[in-house]
Amino acid sequence: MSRKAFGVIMADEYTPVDEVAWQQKWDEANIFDCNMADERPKFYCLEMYPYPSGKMHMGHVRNYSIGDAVARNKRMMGFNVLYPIGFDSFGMPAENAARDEGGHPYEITERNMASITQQIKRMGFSYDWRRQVKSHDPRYYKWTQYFFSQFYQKGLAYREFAPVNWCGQCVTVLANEQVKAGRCWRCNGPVTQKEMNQWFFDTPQYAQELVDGLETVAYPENVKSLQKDWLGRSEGAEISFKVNDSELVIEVFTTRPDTLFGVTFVTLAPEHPMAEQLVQGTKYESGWKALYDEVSVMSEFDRIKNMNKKKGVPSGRFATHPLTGEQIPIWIGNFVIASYGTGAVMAVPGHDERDFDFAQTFDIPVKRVLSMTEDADPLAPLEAAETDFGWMVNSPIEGFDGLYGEEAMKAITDALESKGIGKQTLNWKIRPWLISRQRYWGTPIPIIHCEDCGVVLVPESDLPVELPTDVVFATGNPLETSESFVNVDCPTCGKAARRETDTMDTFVDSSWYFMRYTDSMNDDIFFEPETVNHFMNVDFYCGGIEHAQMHLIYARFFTKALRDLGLHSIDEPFNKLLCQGMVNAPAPWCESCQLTFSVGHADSPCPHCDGPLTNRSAKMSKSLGNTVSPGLMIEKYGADTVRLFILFSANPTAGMDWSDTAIASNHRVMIQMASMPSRLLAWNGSASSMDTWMLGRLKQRCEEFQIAMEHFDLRRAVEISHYDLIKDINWYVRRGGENAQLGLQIIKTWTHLVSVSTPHLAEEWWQTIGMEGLVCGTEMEILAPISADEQSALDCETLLRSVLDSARRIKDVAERHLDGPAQSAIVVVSPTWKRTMAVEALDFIEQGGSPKKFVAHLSQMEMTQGERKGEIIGYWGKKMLPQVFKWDDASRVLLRSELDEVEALSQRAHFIAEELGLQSVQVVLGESPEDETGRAGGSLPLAPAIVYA
RNA sequence: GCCGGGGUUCCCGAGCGGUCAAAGGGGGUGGACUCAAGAUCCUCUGCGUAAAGCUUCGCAGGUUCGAAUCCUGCCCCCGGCACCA
Repeated sequence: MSRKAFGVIMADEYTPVDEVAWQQKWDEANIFDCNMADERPKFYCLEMYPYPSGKMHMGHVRNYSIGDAVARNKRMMGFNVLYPIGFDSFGMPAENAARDEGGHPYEITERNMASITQQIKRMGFSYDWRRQVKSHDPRYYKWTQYFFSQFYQKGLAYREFAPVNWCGQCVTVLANEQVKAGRCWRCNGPVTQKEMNQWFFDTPQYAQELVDGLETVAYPENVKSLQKDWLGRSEGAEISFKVNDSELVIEVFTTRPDTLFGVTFVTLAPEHPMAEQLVQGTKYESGWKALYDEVSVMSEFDRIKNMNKKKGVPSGRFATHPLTGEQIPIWIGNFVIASYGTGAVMAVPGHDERDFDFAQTFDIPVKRVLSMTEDADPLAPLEAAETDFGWMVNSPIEGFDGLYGEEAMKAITDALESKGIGKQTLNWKIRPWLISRQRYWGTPIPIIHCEDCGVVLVPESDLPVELPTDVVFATGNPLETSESFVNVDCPTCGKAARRETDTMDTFVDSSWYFMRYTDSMNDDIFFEPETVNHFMNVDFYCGGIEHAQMHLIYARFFTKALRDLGLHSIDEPFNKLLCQGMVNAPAPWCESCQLTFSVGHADSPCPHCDGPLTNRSAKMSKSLGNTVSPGLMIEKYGADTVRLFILFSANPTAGMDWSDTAIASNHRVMIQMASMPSRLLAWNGSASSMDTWMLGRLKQRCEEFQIAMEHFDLRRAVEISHYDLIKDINWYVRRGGENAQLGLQIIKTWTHLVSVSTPHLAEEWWQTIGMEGLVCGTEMEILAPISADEQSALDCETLLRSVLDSARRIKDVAERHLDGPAQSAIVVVSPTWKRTMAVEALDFIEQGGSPKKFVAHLSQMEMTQGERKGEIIGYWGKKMLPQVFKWDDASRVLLRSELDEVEALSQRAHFIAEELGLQSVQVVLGESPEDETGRAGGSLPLAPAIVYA
């Protein structure tokens, strides 16, 4: 039996579709190549730049299955789709592996890339592989270096001796964003502070634009809020406090200038340069030194954690209050962070909890300068800091008392500005991006240090500065071990000089790869402005939430910075961002300990409490051992089944639970799907009235499919293509349809829908029905809009189905009353006046009439002029009024249409009888002479009463 | 504490003023087919009843002819930020 013989394949057998063969055909036909010259509208679909670990995991599979479905749909809908892939191939894992196991990061990386590439290709994703980008390719990092040079010349990249985060395990520094809860984001090792000469990008320069830009892009709300938190905009004032007996001035930043009169001390961070100056040679110096030594070696995390223990030392010096001239003691405190604001705060214990704590500890006076209610006693003592906005009281200067909130703050800043001792300012939490890494496997920073000329840029013509191979991976920065790399002549003066040995953070590489993709085969330039402007921005960007702050802030910063260098004209790199949900799988769980254990503990008692373990869904992870290998699943079920399962089991943004039974059941769907072409092509009947319905239904499904795709509701799209259409076809057949010609038309259109999520199967279908070429390279023929006839057929069948539904619902009960099986039924269509009333009421309300006032209108109508007036008006209030609003738009159209319910149902009476297992079904108009049931009362338009006998 | 997202019928999950007792899936039920199993198809899955009515969408109120959906207050869960001046 041939491998292509469908229908008799058992569930546990390998999928019959030869997926690899189709992948080869796609490859040979170059159908996924995307070219600038293509005149169709562009669509840029992108997934986050992957790190090339050796194996593809389920998270990758999910990410790419989503992206691929979006790309394939757009391609089929006539877009010129740019859908590239590449590898974020610099980074520490390869270097650590080289250090620990021998070998060279280059070889390790290339080997991993080859292996993961093969696995990705086996899934059949529709990438334009020609455009592949690799961070560690000198053809790529040459331009990364070029951009660094440009930034340097513009002052956007600079070198500074500063305290930085140091990860001892990774033997390198980290950016602020890369420190998570005081630990390294990559290795989770402890992070300490160290002062070093380091390279920075001046990200705060773009802070405002990075906040504003969030309003123009379609990111999930949580990502926007994460980014805003990270950028940390705060408005306030900078105020100068002159230090007594010196020329020194302490600048403080405050968000609450309205509390200025409540300042009873000023506090400096221990690292504040002025702190040492103030105490030098005094009896206070040792106190400061002790605090400094304690605090400066702490990681920022530990430090913030310990801030609740207020520590501080007096400096022995005083400053002058800028408005009142009062003498204010200067303290040095552990709770002030040197790098935030100005590294100094004005302390207002009356209206700030932290300052209140400190004042209590050191017995510093507390002053009330705000009242929380307008007419409160201004002299009421403060039991605790009152931090809300309030009305200014006790102001030593005229004109401030009684001012509130914004107004109060403005009055103070105005007063300061007029005296030149303060100004309104904006402060940001985001700090410059530290890009230096003391590691080998990254883009070398193109700088030469010359004794005479200082810091010198490597001339553009000498780029790229390539990584040397003669390095030793032991401890420290391997680049320093390469004589050939380090020793270089100064490009300016020619004297012997030293190369910079720091390399760049790999997040620099991933900050512009999406622009390189647009022109990645071009080695003359990073990208042609015209090309990048054509393809950017990214229309659909899919990846994990873990990049919500780092990558997504850096990439946005880079895009704006390159734009300002005149290299392109794009403001925001990513228009639509979708963060895919986690992939979970069951893991042992102890209810009483609330702990998850690795799968090794399955079937044994809880290691902590000895209680029984149950299963619970948890993120797939190596440590829990609950991972599922994509490779094995592809081997067992094929790539199409894996894709179908992944797309169908959850919406892209929702968490997804892995289930062995569910993937098996999806595989059965695939097997059933495989037989569809032969099933439909085997029809040998002629045209029938159901054909009109089927064609209308097909058109409806295509529309629904596109709506779902537009909303990235891939679950719904797959449901339409792989579940609903089967049900529709079953209905068509059940109603007697078997038109061979229509069968071909259905399958032709359907193949396109199927190709979005299960492309290999779609090719198989395309071939089976004798179509030319590859369906994945063929635009979908858009069907004509639904015709009036088709609509009416859809409507009649909808009516039929709803009648059948309610008939089935009451059949059991009816049979109980009949004391035996029902033999026949009479369908009593609602009397004409009900439909007239319904339409009249709909018109009335749609024209803005109040439902309450319809009774008056109804009383004027002809139908209420007879003896049934009371009954009819009663019917309106009790039955029709609630129903009027329940009809959807389609039903409203139907009510006003020519549809004759009696006729439509009479034509289908035989089918109804068959479905209900009855000998006969009669359809009558309620209250007409033929209606002997007396049961028309329960009927409604589009919902006849059914009387069993 | 602040910001963002949530709490829906046995479970997962859609809905976000009337088509809502509430899609779809899972699980369960009954039936068709079959020697049987699998697969497939159909029915039912809040109580109730010849279609009524009643209760239900975290809790309590409110707006409306009508609320799962809108407003107010409260409780709980998840994520982020946080002695940030």
